[in-house]
Amino acid sequence: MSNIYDVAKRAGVSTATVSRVLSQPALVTPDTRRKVIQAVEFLDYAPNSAAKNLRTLRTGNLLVTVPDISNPFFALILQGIEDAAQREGYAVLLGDTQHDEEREDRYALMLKRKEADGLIVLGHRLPKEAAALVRAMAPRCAPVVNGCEFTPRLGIPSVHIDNAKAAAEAMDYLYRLGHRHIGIITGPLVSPLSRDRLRGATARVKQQKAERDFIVTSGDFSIESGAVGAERLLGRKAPPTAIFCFNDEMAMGAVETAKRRGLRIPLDLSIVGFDDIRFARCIDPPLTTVAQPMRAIGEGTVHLLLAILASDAKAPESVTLPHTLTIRSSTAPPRARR
Amino acid sequence: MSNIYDVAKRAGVSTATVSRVLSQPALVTPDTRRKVIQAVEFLDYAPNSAAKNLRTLRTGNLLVTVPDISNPFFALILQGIEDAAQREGYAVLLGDTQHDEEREDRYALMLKRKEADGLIVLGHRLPKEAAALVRAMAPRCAPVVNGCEFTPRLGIPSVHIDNAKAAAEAMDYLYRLGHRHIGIITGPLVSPLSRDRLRGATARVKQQKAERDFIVTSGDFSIESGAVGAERLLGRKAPPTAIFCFNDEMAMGAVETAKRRGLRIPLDLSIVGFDDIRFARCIDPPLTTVAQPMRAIGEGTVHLLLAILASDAKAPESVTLPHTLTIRSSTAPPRARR
DNA sequence: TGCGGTTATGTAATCGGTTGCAGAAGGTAA
DNA sequence: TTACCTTCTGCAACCGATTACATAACCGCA
Repeated sequence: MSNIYDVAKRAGVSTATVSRVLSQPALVTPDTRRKVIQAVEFLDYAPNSAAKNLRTLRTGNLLVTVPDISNPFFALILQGIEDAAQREGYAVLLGDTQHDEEREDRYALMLKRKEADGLIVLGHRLPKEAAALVRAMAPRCAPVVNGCEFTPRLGIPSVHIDNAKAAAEAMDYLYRLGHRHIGIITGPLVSPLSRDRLRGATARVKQQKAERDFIVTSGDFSIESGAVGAERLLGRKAPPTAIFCFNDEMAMGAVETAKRRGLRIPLDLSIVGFDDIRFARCIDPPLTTVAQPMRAIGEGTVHLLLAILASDAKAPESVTLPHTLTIRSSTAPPRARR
Repeated sequence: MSNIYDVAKRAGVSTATVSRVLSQPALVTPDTRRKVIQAVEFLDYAPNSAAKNLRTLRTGNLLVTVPDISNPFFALILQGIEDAAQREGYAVLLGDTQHDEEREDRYALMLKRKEADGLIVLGHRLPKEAAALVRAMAPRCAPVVNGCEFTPRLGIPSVHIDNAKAAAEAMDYLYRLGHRHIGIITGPLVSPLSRDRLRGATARVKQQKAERDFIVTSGDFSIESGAVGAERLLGRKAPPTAIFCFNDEMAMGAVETAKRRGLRIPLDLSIVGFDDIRFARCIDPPLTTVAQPMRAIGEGTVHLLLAILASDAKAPESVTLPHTLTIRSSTAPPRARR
């Protein structure tokens, strides 16, 4: 491969001029510019990015840590991130943490080694190194943002929906249908996102004075854990007539369990999911769910991060995006009101 | 941030020694090593990767271009890639091309700028720059590999299943069930993967002497295109009793169409998918499909690529991984044999 | 005591760009 | 013609690591 010296020699100019032609062409005479461009093309030259990064102290990379890319919810957010990043001239370094704290930490180290200019965290934990960075840069804002989770105490801005409100709306919808016995399958309660949803749902339950007919169990967002959770709920003496799952995959698991137990959906049991992944409408019956704007969340995190990188100002505000309760056919009034 | 000079000064040694402590500790006296490590910890030092990359002429990054991450099939392959890469000490640069040739080219440029040590292409096209690199390095092997598609004429190794054989097996299964009128919804026929499957299926049709009862239509791997394709097939005077879709999402679309038309699956219509994505068993009825080892394909591409990077030898052999026809409940004998 | 051999450390060149500063060239006005 | 300004280009320092080579220190043995 040829380098900038080869190009300079061939064009009969200095490396400085070559560099300018490539990054600030307006500073160079059209004549010189042409000579340089010819040399560049002849030699098939492309500037070495390591050298550029070293000199400019930036990389043009954004590091994204995601708990699990094979989860369609995260995949769509990631797609939004990738798309926005690429539009803004950045590349995406992908870290699939598989919910493993050690891996999260390992990826965050890449920030310290300057392999990326900023970090987008999609999980609920802030890795050690990232937290250290946030502390070290305070009161200035570290190039770290979060997607999905809203956790003011981490001190980093985020893009998310109003999880409490969304959950409350879903509950409200079930109550309006006439349900009273409602079960919930939450995600892992270590994540603020799940806690927010549970808080929103619980508030609505209290308002309805239905605490005694409200059952909560936890899953891990997998289809299997949804199936198991539904088993727990439906095996009770007084089983719920509706189950609200904190993501669509657990809802699919719940549907599976319900069918295996001979329950008809939505006749005998209503099920509500969360996220509205692409497959929510493909299951039978099509799933009622709370839709999140996944791509927009992803794009939002990129813009937040770039805003931080562009200015030395204070942290930009977190962004709350709208959700939509999407009603399909997995919900109906309970069969026998009590 | 502190650099290697700060560390050297604080430890009272030269930068060479610091560098050695960090990368070849055995060369350094335990005493000196301790001093250096203390300084590193005190200063919270991490080596700048741009500088390292510049000097060593490698980056530790693998670039992966994928046509669409929100497709669970690719997401799983990507997960396999990410996992293997990270185990081997590499990071993944993600390029979602959205099937756009221009974007593919743009990402391939990153190779030329040395932003990554190698490229894993998951689509069926070899971007211009990558092709140029392959040509330029011949007869040595360029650090470019392919996943899923097997295209000997591109001259790069790949990891894939035997698509022709897999499709033949699926057809065979339908014929054995007693079907004779069979429709196929292929993926885009520009991709060798689809052509291989079609070739395998067609061979089996000929063997069965059922050419006259065989209908082919094309989709683009989306749910919608599956629905549309099924509409075309089922709208015919003599509609097929079984439809074989070249991926699971189109199969889901086909199921949707069939149901809308009042057909019972598998009683009135059998449907076979391809890939066995996570949601194949969640639809109603659970989908019979050809399972691909997605994670293993991803891991395989990484190992192939690292083999090329490690040796100056000739290209390693392509790898064919096993598939499995996974029979669930979307297939059954046709209702009325003719 | 002196010599060859081994091991630990330092010196300085190097990777390939970018950019502040200086100087040259050309233009305009007095 | 001279003074001054603007525009274009080149020089060379710099970013922060790695590593070939030189040197110093230490060992054992004759």
